[in-house]
Amino acid sequence: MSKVEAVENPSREQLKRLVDHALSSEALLTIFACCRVHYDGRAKSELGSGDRVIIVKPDGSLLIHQNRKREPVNWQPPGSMVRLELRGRPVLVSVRRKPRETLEVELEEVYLITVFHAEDYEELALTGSEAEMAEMIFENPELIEPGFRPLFREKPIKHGIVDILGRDSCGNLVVLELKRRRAELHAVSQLKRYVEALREEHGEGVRGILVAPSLTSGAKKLLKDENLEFRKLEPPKRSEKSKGRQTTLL
Amino acid sequence: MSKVEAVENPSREQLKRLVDHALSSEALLTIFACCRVHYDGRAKSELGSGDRVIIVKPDGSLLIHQNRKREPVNWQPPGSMVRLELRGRPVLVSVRRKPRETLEVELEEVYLITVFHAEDYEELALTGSEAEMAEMIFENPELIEPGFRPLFREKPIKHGIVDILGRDSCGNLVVLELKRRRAELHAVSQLKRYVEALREEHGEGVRGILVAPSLTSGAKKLLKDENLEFRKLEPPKRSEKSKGRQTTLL
DNA sequence: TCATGCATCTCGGGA
DNA sequence: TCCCGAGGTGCATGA
Repeated sequence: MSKVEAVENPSREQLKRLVDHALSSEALLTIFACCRVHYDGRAKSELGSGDRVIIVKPDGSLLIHQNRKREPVNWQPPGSMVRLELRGRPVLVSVRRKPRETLEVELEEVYLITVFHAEDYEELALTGSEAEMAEMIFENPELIEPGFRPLFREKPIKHGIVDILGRDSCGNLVVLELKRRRAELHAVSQLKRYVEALREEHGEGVRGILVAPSLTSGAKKLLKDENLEFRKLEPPKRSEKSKGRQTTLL
Repeated sequence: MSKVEAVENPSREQLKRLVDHALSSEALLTIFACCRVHYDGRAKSELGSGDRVIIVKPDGSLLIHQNRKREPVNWQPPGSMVRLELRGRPVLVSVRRKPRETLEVELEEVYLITVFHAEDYEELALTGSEAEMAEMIFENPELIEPGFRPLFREKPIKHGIVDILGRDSCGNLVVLELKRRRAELHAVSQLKRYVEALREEHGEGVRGILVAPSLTSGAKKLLKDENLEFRKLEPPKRSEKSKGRQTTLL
């Protein structure tokens, strides 16, 4: 059997048959069509007639792409239930429960429909994440400062979850907030929330350090006003992404 | 001319010709293929061999979709430059400048390639946004409390930008932080940042109110600890989305 | 260009 | 399930 079945300008019957076939066989369905879209759920939207690419994945995800931008103009997340209804026009209906959301795609003209029996057993291996910054700091605490000892990772405290909690050489509690990219105001607010929660519990000997490759102007100002600290650190790009443990090397 | 051109199992020459045709004619290119993907830029990733749908939009956006999830496994944002190189294998290369990012899609087997001359002049009309909550409050300030007077929208202050700044019947400054959905810790931190910045400037007579349909448990606790307030309010879903001004009605 | 904050954010992890 | 925070977040808006 072929990986892809494609039919140009399908009749209503062909359309119905191919959509049902794709949905029942866990295939990836793609429709190139002129359509209108109606969405109601967490928000509500209308999209007038135009040419779009519609993708329905076997996990229930539904994407509607216009010819611009990275983001779909409309969508439905995984777990949604989709079916093709033959009303006056064929309508692709997708329903999500919890929260209740419905998406209706009025198919005004279908140029091409494809059914793709995609086999894919690979997962993305990504490096340069915040999690890897944390690993690096645990392996090499002096990257923060001499005598720094990291103690907890992702530690829940009163108001939130601290990235890294440790102690400095003077015995102060030290909170690290890590950012893999330039840190913004938001990151400073986060750090401040953690520091204040820990001070309430442990007294004044609590320091907060924002660890990131750089700071925005506003973040720098707020950090200074709040007597919080900054340590410049880039996220590492590991050459071979050893998913599990990795020996300290470097 | 037809809206869609599709070729199954294209030869290298057909592939090259169709890709170049799509890129030069501002068409939407879709490739159903078995491929490997290599990305390096803000982070770095590798994706092993598998069947995916690859979309290249005329604005330079590039999407690679696996058969699960709403998100593309790899992508390139609008403005990227793409070309097909015939090395040992055909490779789709996309480069973005600022920040420098490169994406290479090694095409191991192409099952189908389509070129879609999509015409679309419509934009999404969406209702239920935070912006509409703000409009609603300006039209009906007593939704917050009797005597509330909204004065500024999106007002830059020392550390950030306040959603709505106004005064209550006692002459206190009032900061509103709006959320269109259940408010989390993050929202309370934001509000606290604004309130503290304004207190530093204007003294103690500053109140902070979080306006949202609901609160998470943690947000509620922090709000209480910080003596900030909560007003329950749902974002409105306007029945006719009048894009421009709308007469106060209701 | 940078900075700031929303988003039908999505997604994963933990309790 | 909810809560929390990361993300190659994307994206619009304003300075």
